[in-house]
Amino acid sequence: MDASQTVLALSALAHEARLAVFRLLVQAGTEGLAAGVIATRLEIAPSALSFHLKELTHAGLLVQRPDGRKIHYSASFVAMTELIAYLTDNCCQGAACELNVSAVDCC
Amino acid sequence: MDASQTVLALSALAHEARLAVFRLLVQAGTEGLAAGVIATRLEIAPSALSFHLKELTHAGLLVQRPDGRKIHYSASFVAMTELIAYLTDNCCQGAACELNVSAVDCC
DNA sequence: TAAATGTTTCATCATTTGATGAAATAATGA
DNA sequence: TCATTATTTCATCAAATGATGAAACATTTA
Repeated sequence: MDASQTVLALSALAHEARLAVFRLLVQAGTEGLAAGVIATRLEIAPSALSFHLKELTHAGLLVQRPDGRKIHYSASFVAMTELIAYLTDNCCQGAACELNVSAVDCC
Repeated sequence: MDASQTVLALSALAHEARLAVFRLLVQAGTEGLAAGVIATRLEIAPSALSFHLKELTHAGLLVQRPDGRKIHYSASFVAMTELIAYLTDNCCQGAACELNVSAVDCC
């Protein structure tokens, strides 16, 4: 994960609706949810949601999976972990620091 | 940490210069660095840096400490930890998930 | 007190971002 | 095939963001 990729991911998350979508999908786990389900749960207009899903996907935070005429989206736990690792990289130059990034590994 | 506070923090970090400042300060530890030192290290114009430091501070990610005519900035490790916790909250609904947010506790 | 140093504020301007609703696209089922 | 469902694309417009350099402000040193 480099700086510009991280900025892309942070920009994607730095929006109320997109943050809600991401968190919903983090909680939904690897199965993910169809776009329509996300739209209903979060009360977001379809075109707006599509725009936000594209942003998050483009940033590498979500992955798509076709399912009939539905499209399932799920959180990329690898991207989430890498983002956290980039933010906390070499914290305090490793000195007297209990940060344990390697423990952040999900599903 | 609520949604709008998190969006504020993510927005603050979602900029190449500010992300570099934050990471530099995360690595610098609790001592922090004077604004001028940050400007020199990252080659950012003073007025631009001041703007970015204000953004990060307003978002709660940095704390200021006056030191003569200098101002030292340091990363808020509490804010960093809370941000990560918010992003990873209830990951996979806790099922079969090795995520250990409580381990993210620095300095 | 005057000069130097460190940082912030301000005004201007260009660019990016996001909401909206209508229309288009794609896949399924009658 | 035709209608229905699920999602995306598009055009328009308003608002937010960020770069820049000059000026202002505050603190220390001579």
